Amino acid sequence: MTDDDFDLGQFLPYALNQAAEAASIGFQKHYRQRYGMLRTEWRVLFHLGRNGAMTAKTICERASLHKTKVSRAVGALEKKRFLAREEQANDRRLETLSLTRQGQAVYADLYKSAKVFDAGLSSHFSAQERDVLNRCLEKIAKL
Amino acid sequence: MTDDDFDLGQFLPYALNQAAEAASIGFQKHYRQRYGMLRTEWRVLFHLGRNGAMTAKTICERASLHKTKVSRAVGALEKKRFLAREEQANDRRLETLSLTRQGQAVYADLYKSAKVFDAGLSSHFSAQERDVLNRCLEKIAKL
DNA sequence: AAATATTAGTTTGAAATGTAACTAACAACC
DNA sequence: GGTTGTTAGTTACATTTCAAACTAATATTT
Repeated sequence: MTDDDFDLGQFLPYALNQAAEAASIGFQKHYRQRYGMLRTEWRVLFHLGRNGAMTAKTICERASLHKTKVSRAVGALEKKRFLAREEQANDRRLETLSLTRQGQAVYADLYKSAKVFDAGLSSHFSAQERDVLNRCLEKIAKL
Repeated sequence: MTDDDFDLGQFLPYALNQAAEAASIGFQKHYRQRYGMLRTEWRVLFHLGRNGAMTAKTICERASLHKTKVSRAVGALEKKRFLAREEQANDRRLETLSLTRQGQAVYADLYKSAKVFDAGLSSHFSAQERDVLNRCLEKIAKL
């Protein structure tokens, strides 16, 4: 990038943000309209739906989310009866979180939507582009 | 993506968000620590610094930002004396926004940081990857 | 030219987020 | 076994954002 062609649109933090925003908004309506969920709630639901029961701590680590965010999302999902907590006997600070039957149904539904949505996005790219995109994004996320 | 390998990390809205967040946080300290600016303020500053004087409306369009966000960012930048408004004589609803000398200096400084930061990110990728990334992000942002 | 509709931008109140302090349980040390 | 330190998770407050209502200026319609 030379001095003359610096373009906000090519500046990675900016370009990533614009793309992330656009993609998020597109998917948002699925979990927001249908279930009144927030982005963090959706993420927590997905982690539990995908990987089974785990503690809030583990979700924090896997999703790179701050514990207050997870705490609030868990509270909201519990209120919606999508998730249940169970205190662990050996360490009472820990709670095992798992989806209720209803939560699992919601997960299954959103999971399907996610796949369709992702396929829709992917259809604009070649397999190779898609591959590069995935690898790059993953790398950046880990910086 | 088959049923069995659905991975949140490969789901585009999610992956984009994680990457965008990581990249944003990295660059944030430049404008936040040094100048106490918010992301929207930085964007407005860049648009003005890059393209010269324009109205808030134009910034909204070019940056895909809602007018309330721009309004507040403009207010904040004005308070910091980085930007000045001038009412247009022919249509008094419109204000021409432009950077003050100080604002230009800040822009020049952040511009340099942006280039260095971007180069740092880019160094992890081949020219070809970088190219694919740019095109994909741009395409997604326009969906 | 009076009435209505648009447009640029601001303000306001509600929802969401981030940061830091807090509580409760466990661990380690003396 | 009491003091100190950590850890999991929640609460509280301040900041940020979002959506909708609002103001002031211009455009349009009759």
